[in-house]
Amino acid sequence: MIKRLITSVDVARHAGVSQSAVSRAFSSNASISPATRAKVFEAAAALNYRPNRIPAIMLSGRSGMIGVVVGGLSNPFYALALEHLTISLRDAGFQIMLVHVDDALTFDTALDQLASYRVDAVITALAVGTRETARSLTELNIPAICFNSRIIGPGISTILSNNYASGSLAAHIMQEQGVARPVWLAGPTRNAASRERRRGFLEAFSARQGTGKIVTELQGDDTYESGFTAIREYLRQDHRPDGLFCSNDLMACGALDALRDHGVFSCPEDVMVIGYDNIPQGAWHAYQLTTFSQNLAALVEAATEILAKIFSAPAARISQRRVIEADLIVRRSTKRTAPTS
Amino acid sequence: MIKRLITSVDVARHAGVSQSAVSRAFSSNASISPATRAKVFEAAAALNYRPNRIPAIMLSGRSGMIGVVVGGLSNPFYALALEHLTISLRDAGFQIMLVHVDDALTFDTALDQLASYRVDAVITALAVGTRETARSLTELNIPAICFNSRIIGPGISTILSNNYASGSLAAHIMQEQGVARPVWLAGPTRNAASRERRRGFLEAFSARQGTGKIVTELQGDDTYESGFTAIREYLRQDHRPDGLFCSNDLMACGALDALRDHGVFSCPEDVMVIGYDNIPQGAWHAYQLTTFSQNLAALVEAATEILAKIFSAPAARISQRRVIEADLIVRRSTKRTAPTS
DNA sequence: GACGCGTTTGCATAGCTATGCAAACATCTG
DNA sequence: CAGATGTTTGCATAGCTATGCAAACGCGTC
Repeated sequence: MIKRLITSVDVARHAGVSQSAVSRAFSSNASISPATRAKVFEAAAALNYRPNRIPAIMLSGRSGMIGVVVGGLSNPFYALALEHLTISLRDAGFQIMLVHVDDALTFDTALDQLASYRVDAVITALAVGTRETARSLTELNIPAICFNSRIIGPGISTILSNNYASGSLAAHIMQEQGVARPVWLAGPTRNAASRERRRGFLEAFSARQGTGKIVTELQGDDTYESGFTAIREYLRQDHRPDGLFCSNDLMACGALDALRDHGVFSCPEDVMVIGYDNIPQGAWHAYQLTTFSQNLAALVEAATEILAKIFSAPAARISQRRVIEADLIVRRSTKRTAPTS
Repeated sequence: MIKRLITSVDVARHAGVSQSAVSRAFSSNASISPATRAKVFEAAAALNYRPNRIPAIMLSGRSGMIGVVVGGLSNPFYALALEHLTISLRDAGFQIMLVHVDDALTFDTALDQLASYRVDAVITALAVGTRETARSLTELNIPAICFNSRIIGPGISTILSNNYASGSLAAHIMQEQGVARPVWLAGPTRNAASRERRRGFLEAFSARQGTGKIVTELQGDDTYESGFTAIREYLRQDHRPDGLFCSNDLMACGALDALRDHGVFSCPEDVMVIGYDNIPQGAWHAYQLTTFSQNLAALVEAATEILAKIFSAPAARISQRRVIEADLIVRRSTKRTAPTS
């Protein structure tokens, strides 16, 4: 704490070389003789010296840190996304400054904090993205990459999963299996990805069946509990859905449990269920949920590619847009054993 | 990027004041007149200036960053722990530098990286803690706090859940309900917390029943899959356990699914299951798992308290040790409806 | 207006490393 | 051995803000 940390000057003195030599010893492609480097390393080990990146930040203007803004790690999908991102950024040589945004901390404040530490870029993995968010990000003047959020602006790149197409595909699968009473279980309305999935699902149904409104829409908030109660209440009202598309897997798991608890229906015989995200829990034997896999490896790879482009470009405000196809993972929840006519 | 960022000097010039005035305007308890501050803020807004914390780090020796080392965010417990920690540290005014440790990145390398950014402290939330880990942390010379890891050393503090007591309690509950063929499903042997839970469980059983070995021990690795296969194989060998204590909830969920799939047994009528961690999935209707809740709020509060102590002490190497009691959460998986004699 | 006191402002500097440049050194060639 | 070429080393400095100190200022009192 108070006791001053060992500096390169201390090491230099101890090794009988100049401070520059110490600096060069720790930089990989610097002009320094093996002998000197050895002497420096020895002295460094003796003094327990650790290189200090802070001054280098000031000189180079690069901090090597990427600000990552997250919300809701209680959703396993986001937790896994963060894990992938952390590993990938680390392998690319970046450090991660993590900020959690919730009611107590506005997005703006989070960005201010990240900016004051001079992060080289900001990556947001938030379900919601408002117009305000976009404005803040643009003003920030730091390159930004947004996952699953339709934020557009100079210096802002976006990586999306193909939500609309997935919604359509879910509808087609249900139509093939003769689903007549489809239900859409929505996430929060602020969630742009959820809105797109809905649009794909609904439009595919009305295209086939005419303009009449066929799909019942229920409202959830992306949590397990909301999925459970939404479906429980719906069943209590003696509704008999035969196809359920949920905006995410957590709600789909809740829905499956509500179906099981209700007892009258069973999945997949009477009702098929499709989710979104491919969280590990969906693969658990109690659920065996058919779902769309957001290819995390691909999403994260796209992010690192954009980062590379950002840092190779001189001063341009890169603004890429990548769409990653989601893969359908078929499991038991859509394996109709006997068709209900 | 290349274009230089706005500095306090730029703002000073634009506002017609000195650079010191700009600095003081952004520091809350500094001697500056409201009028000057207003002028500075106006100029700062016009130029889109953001204060720069990097030089302050050099001057004060405090970075305001806490290094957080995690592994396995695929376990919801660790994901939630990280979320709590992130919020708590942020509220305490710290930034978080997140590092993920796995096979590709050794703990030592992670610590080196954190040290080079001069984090004020390191918090590890890893299941495993070896002697090597302890040595690295001690040599690091940065205050450290370890969750659920029996690492001891100067400057290293530990926050543990009372694993031994919980193991005992699990055994007592089973004994009260007349469990005769208890099974322990272990986590990885490197997991110290798992070893303690086992010890409590086994010792409580042998204390009551004499010295004979009553508890069957199965080996898992803290994942859902390992719990599932361990129990499936055990049942396939025609074993008939009536009490199962799992080292964590993920394995317990897997075990419950294996029981359900097998079909002969049912929980809780024939076999009771107890887990550890209280992950949200354990509360899902498909599982309704009785478990020990590691009070995350309390764990994290303890961490911030220790941090406060560390930073208030002048140069002492604080070495605290806190044990947080785990609360038993009783759910259906232990609600024996008809006693099996 | 002179004086005193509290407030505000600017000056100058510290904090630590990376790097351009020039000097010193090593190595090789004819 | 002179000279040329390549390598290694040290010097000096830049990078940006917070803060101690002294100067300047504002205000009230006699």
